[in-house]
Amino acid sequence: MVTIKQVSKKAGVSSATVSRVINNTGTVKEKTRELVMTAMAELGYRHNVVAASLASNKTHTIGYVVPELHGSFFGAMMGGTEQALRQAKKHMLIATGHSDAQIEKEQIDALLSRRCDALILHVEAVSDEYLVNLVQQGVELVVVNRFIEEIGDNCISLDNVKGGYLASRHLLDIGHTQIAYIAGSLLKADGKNRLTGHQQALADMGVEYTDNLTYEGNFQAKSGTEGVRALVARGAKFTAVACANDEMASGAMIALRELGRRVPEDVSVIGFDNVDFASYLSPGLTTIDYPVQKIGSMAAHWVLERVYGHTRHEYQHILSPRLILRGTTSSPE
Amino acid sequence: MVTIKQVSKKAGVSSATVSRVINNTGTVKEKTRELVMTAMAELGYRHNVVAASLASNKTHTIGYVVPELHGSFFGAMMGGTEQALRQAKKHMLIATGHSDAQIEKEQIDALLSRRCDALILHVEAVSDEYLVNLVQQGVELVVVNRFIEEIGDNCISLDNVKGGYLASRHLLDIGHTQIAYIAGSLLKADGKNRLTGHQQALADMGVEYTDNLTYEGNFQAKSGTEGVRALVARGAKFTAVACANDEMASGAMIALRELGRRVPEDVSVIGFDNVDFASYLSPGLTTIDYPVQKIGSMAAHWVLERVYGHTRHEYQHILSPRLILRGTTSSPE
DNA sequence: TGATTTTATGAAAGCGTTTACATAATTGTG
DNA sequence: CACAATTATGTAAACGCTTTCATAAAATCA
Repeated sequence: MVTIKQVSKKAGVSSATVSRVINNTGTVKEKTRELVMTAMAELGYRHNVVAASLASNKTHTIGYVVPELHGSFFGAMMGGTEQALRQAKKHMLIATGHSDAQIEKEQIDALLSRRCDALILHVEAVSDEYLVNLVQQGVELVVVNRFIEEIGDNCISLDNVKGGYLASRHLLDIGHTQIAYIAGSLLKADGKNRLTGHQQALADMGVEYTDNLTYEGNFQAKSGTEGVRALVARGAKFTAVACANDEMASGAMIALRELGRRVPEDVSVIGFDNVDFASYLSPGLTTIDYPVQKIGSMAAHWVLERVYGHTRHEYQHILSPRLILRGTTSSPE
Repeated sequence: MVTIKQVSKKAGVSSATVSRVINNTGTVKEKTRELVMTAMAELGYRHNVVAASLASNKTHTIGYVVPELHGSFFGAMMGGTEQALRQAKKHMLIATGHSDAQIEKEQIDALLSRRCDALILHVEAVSDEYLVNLVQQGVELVVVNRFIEEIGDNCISLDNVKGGYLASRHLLDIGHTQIAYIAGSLLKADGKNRLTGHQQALADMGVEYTDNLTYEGNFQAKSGTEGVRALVARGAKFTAVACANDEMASGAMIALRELGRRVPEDVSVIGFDNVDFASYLSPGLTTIDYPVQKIGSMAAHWVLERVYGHTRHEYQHILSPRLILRGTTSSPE
């Protein structure tokens, strides 16, 4: 590998000057710059970012922890981030936490050892306290899809309560009163908050909430199918079913069809997230939009502004979900 | 930041010894190891991987280039890779090439500048020659989802011709002879090869191929919808439609429904890829499985074996697709 | 033109590790 | 117990940059 030193020799300048032209720092005469450039080209020089990082104490790398890589949710989020970071020539070092506190910590640790300039974390198992602690230790990090009061400034999240509210409110508005709810895991904040929103909507419209109409799933399609079956089996009567995500909604639709109930004529269905396949279902799934790509890009902007001192970027800390009307909801007969 | 030097002082040993315990190299007495360990713990030492990388000329980082991050395809692939790499404590530096030769090259360059130990590339725009060249320069890389003869050893791909064949052969086997084909972009190798497979199947079964029954889409759902509309508009008669991917198949199903044609009673539909939402559609989409996660993990094993000298890992260079039977295909009436 | 400011360059000290190589301590052998 | 073999540790030179500080060259000014 050819080094800056060899280039400097060939160009007849010092290595400091070569460094200056590489980084566009300091001042260097146009003529010298050209000298250096041709020397680099002729020798096939490739900048060694590792050495540069050590010397400058900046890696231009963002550590990214997500629970999983498969599925379309995190890809969309990271895509949003990547787009914003690419222009700034930053890179992403990606790790998965598998919703396991132990693994999440190890990954955060590993990314810190690699001297990432900042971290973007979607972590689910690690405690609030742990994250607060990191921030207090001076670790530059932004927590996405999770809100922690003490470090609210470092969080970018969706108002899940509002989303849950919007979904059920829509069903109520078009006339449903018997609304089944297939919740996500109630151990997760999203799952809990979306259910809370559902309950608030019912309360607002004077409809009594009953556990009998609620089923706790696990965010996977299959649990949507099971949820509908279980609800029917326990004799629950409903004209609509709200689901805590699109996967479960799609699972629910499958079960409803099996039972000979048409969507939306007999039963309305609403999902949550607006993942890309929601529009491929037929009828297209009415759902709540989770602006996940936007969250990803805001996380990037947060980092760009706070860590790299780029000119003020815009970002909000709590985003609003909105209703996406498609074909799976209609007024009850 | 506390350094190895400070630890060594506190533990009363040399920094070489500290390095040894960190890396588990050389020999160090159990007692000394403990001394060092406690010193590290007390000082809150965090290993500086950047410095280590510079000194050892190994970054334990794999550069990964994919066209995009959104959608479920690349997430699944990277997930396969990540799983295999995590155990080996390697990390992934991710970049997107956007199917643009210029960008792809820049990204490859950037990853090389960061001294990635190896690259995993899903690149679409850059020429075969360019990649062959990199390999000849000694760059450790594996090309996924693309086959280049000269560097076949560095490629892991799917037999797309066979996949296209399997799909149409299935339709033929159950009695269809009027089979429309919605191709992916024919500028891309996958698109071309899958169509070739389709044509081979027809030939094998003595059915004549006609351009009139073929529509060139772009792998996006909408082009599936447009494809069906265009075929019908040009008066094509068909009892089945084979699509070059699942998105287009889902789009095709939407168009068919609009036209009042039932799936599969009136028209059978088959997709390609077996992306995760294929099973959420109803009826479930019959398709060709693209073992994308497996490809991701094989790429990881290739790297582990070839670059890090881990004990022999298994991987094949050309994987076989297989038929996934669900509900969108049936014999014509 | 000489003094002064500004611009351009170089020398050299890090940055925090790893890793030959040398040496010291320990263990084993006859 | 002396000597060899083995095991454990230390010394110090890289690794390839960045960056401060000093100095030289060029530009500006009076």
